[in-house]
Amino acid sequence: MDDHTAGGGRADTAPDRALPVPDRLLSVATRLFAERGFERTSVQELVAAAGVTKGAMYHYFASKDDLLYAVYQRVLAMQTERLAGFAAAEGPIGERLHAAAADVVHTTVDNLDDTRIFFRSLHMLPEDKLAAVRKERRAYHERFRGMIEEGQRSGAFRTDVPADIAVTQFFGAVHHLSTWYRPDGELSGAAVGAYFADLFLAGLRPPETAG
Amino acid sequence: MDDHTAGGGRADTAPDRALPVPDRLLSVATRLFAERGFERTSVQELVAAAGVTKGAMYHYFASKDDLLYAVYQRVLAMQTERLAGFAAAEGPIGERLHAAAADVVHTTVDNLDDTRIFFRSLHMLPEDKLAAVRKERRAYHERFRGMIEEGQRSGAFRTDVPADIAVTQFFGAVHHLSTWYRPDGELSGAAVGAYFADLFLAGLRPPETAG
Amino acid sequence: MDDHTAGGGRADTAPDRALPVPDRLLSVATRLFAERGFERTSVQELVAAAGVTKGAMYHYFASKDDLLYAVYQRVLAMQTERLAGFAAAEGPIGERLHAAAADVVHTTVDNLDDTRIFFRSLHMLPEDKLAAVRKERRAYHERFRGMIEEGQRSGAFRTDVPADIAVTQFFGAVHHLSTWYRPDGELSGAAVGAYFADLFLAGLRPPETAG
Amino acid sequence: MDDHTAGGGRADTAPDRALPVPDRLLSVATRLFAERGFERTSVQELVAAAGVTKGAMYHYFASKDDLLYAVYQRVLAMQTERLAGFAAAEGPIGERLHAAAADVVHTTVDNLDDTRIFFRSLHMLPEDKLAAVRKERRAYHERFRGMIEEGQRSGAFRTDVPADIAVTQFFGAVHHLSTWYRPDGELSGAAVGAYFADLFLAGLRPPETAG
DNA sequence: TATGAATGAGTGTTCATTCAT
DNA sequence: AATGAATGAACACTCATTCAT
Repeated sequence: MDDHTAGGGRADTAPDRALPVPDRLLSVATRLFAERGFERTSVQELVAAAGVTKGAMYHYFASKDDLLYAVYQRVLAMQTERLAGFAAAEGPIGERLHAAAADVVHTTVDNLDDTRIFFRSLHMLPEDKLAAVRKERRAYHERFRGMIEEGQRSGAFRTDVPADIAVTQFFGAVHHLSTWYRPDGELSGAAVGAYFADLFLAGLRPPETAG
Repeated sequence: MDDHTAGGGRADTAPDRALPVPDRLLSVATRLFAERGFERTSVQELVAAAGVTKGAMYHYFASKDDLLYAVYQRVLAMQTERLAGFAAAEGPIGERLHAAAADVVHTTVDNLDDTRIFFRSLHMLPEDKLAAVRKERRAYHERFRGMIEEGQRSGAFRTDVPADIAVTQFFGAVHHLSTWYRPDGELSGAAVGAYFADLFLAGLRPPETAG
Repeated sequence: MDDHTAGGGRADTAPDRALPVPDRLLSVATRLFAERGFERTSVQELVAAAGVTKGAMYHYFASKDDLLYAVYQRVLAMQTERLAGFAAAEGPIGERLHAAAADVVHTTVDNLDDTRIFFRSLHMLPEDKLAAVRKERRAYHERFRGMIEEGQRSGAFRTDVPADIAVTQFFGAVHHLSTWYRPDGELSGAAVGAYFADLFLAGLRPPETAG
Repeated sequence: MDDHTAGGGRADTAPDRALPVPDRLLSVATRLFAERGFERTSVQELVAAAGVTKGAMYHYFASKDDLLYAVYQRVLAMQTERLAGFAAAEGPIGERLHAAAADVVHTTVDNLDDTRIFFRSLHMLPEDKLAAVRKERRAYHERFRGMIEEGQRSGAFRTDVPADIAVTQFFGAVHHLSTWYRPDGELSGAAVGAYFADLFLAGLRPPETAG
């Protein structure tokens, strides 16, 4: 009845009818949660936009929360996989960290919806799922921190600032991207990635290089 | 039904009964919105915790949204005022920016509730109020950017990264504080502020100082 | 705050500020009750439109119901007085009834707001006030019926239809005026009055005149 | 809270539990709206009297307004159908109009609740639904007017009063029935119908028949 | 005569979820 | 694998009225 397709714009991306029902739901949920927020999106709107019935949704997902959780898992898996690549690569740590940093910005910008949901709706997850997401997130950050510590041990990075702080600062900036970055603006994701990585790496240079 | 004994979370901080009703509501709202999120806080809980009736709340605030907006205005006013101080101070731009950066971290950490609400619930504001908040926020960022540009003109800061990007990156990290900083942890607000400012300023050093 | 003056049009008839407060309230109430209906008009809107405070209203009227009742009383008094004039006049009963019938249509059309309220909101009155209004209304109808009976006795009107039925039928049509008559239409109140009176009187002619 | 035992008014006519939910709601709504008025009937009372839950009601009707609208549609359909019969019948126009007029009175008296709601609560409908009802109502009146014009053309009825006015006057009286007719009084619906039709038709006789 | 803060019961409506089929 | 009628608790908000001043 109510066809709330309107709203934030975006080319009426009706999900591919050929896609399996769970994927269709996941993709529609990602879009709607990002556009309207998790709590402003009703299950009714969701299933209508996905072209399935409520019953079908509850067949695949235990709850609306569960759908949100599934969205998170998809994002986390993707990010973790990419980072693993940079961590395991060859080359000077400075270059590898720069590449990893630029890449996380780039892929974040390519999946702004996911990020938007991530930081806006994380607190809507039930305690247990929240813990699971946080755990995986922490693992991701630790991998990143490991690279910084590697550079600190090798003398490439400053040691007067804890690696933790640097990681936190950097990801804070990354997460914040979804609140200001506009895909139709003049800055490409790669450009922002380069700038961010430059600033980040420059911040990590040992202070004595300035003397 | 209207249960006037507060109920929930944090050292049962019943707001000072002597405080005027609007202030009481504002302070309770800040706490509850931060604890449970805006959407998860019902008007009923709110007024119960503040020890007033719904009618009283709607006498002073037009809606639940309006209460959220009032919380925002209070934060924005405070932040804007502090920044103005640093911008107008004397001394080398590098030192003034370092001080301003450290201060914004420090005061953010001292008002984590506000920040948490800010970035979690901004999207729940109605369009018009959202625009007003964004406008004021932008003015704040521009003032900060002005300091960076001043340093770029004087040669103190690198010019190969836009001031905009630097501002955005820094505030991204600041906003993110509310998701990880714990007041009862080992890092003081001042310490985090110092680290953040160090990293930030180091990131802004002209690249040639490295050569 | 909310200045609902808009709505049904009508030249923003702000009531004369020089008028005594009770009259101002009465006149504003008549307009708003007719425009939006009794229950859709809040006391807040009412006092705002009248330019007084709630306290002032409750000083003069015991309740919102009471205000409605006062509106009724004003109308009833006016109608009763006019009818008395026609009943007591000289001349053939047919002519006097025709004049009275045309007049009630005319004055109804001149006070459409009152009529609209009368039939739309009568059921919102509390039992006791409702009874009072009905009683006065009945007295009015009986006076009208008296004129018909006078004509029946004198042989001017048919006797095969009860006078009651004729009165009821006629006033039904009169009350209904407020649902279709438009002051800016092509029919004047006097014209409608003449037509209605013609039909009414013709209906009352003794059937044998047709033979 | 959700109290499934009905509560109030009239020989506790609990609606047939076997009836489908929408019909049950419609029938209960008709009764309650007529008894207490639309505004004075809360959705809570309504569903309690119908023995269903609020959720069930909102499953079938979009709003309380929508329920009122559904009541209207049912009445309008019934009336329109009956009138069509008389308009299409054989015989002198005077007799057919008399029969139609008597019948509309009779069926109105048989469905007083519907009529009461019709004229008391029409103004509570939202603009768009109001327009739909008015449109159908107008069509009904025009059909009736068509019969009068037919008689005017054939010389059976007077032509010095517009057919429109006659229709309006007659239906005004019909609508008014719900405010005074009592089913337990001494007048049967058929009797009132006959009287009304007599008066109405007599009023339409050409004036020269009086000479 | 008038104010306006405060009351508190009540309103229509929403919505995630269940379950017989 | 999927339907859709039904649930029931919760929600934001309204409003006539009171009362200390």
